[in-house]
Amino acid sequence: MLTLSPNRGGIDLAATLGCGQVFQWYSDGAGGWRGIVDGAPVRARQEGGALVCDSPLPAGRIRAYFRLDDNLEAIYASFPDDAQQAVAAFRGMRLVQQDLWECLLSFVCATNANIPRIHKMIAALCRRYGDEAGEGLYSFPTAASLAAANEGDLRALGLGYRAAHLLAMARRVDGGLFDLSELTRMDYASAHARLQALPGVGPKVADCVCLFSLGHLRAVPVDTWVRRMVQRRAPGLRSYRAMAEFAQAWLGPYAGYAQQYLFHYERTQAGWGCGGQ
DNA sequence: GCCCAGGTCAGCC
DNA sequence: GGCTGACATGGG
Repeated sequence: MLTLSPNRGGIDLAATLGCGQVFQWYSDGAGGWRGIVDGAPVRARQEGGALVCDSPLPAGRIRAYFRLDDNLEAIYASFPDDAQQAVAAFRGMRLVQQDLWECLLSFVCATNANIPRIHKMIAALCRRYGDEAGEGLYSFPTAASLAAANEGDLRALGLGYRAAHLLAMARRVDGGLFDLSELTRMDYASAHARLQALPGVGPKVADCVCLFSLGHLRAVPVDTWVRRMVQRRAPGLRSYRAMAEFAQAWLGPYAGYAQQYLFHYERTQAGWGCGGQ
């Protein structure tokens, strides 16, 4: 059992795991969560300001996954005033640093789907192509296991048009035609551009991977929720690039962090205006 | 039934 | 470069 103390700002585990950045964690309804990191089962709960984990993984790996070394108080201080209401609602919510391959496929699945449906698609994918990891959990499928599938099987899981993208991506990665590891050595702009060479990956999915896996904390995925927030403040903007750049200027150096608070607040609190404008 | 969803793509201009 | 409609399917 590991007891981990976060850097300033504490942790809100329910918000962290339920805010739509990661899709394979399950709540027991009593504050406990179970999920998989690096293929290993993890049980997690918060006790006061600390994170308590039961897992075979070393503490350092858990700290990195939950970004426990981020100084949330310093990050909050960089946000504009109109993000503070969302901060107050989810103080302690942390971005996670999730596996690159899992993140990539998850957000390709997420295109034009709502969050409950994304959970279902990914659960089905893991059950069918992942490995049993104990406690009823299945690991995220490897590129090799997906590359051996066929499109009909994937469509049968309810993936729709996403099936072809996942299959093509798995075959390119498994066949060595696309090197995921090089992304981790790139700066934000290079990684964002390179990711879009993959089928089913446009600027929004690329930004999700940059933010939730590669740690580029100023990346702002402009989805339908973020677009509405941006256009409320800058009605003339149309292109993805323009809206993302506006959001980065508006939200500051940790724009991706701020974006996640606003996104979660907009979706769950039916908030309208977020304290500003 | 309807509209919408953490969009992307091909086919146009 | 920007705009439009198709894409599969389920949630609310």
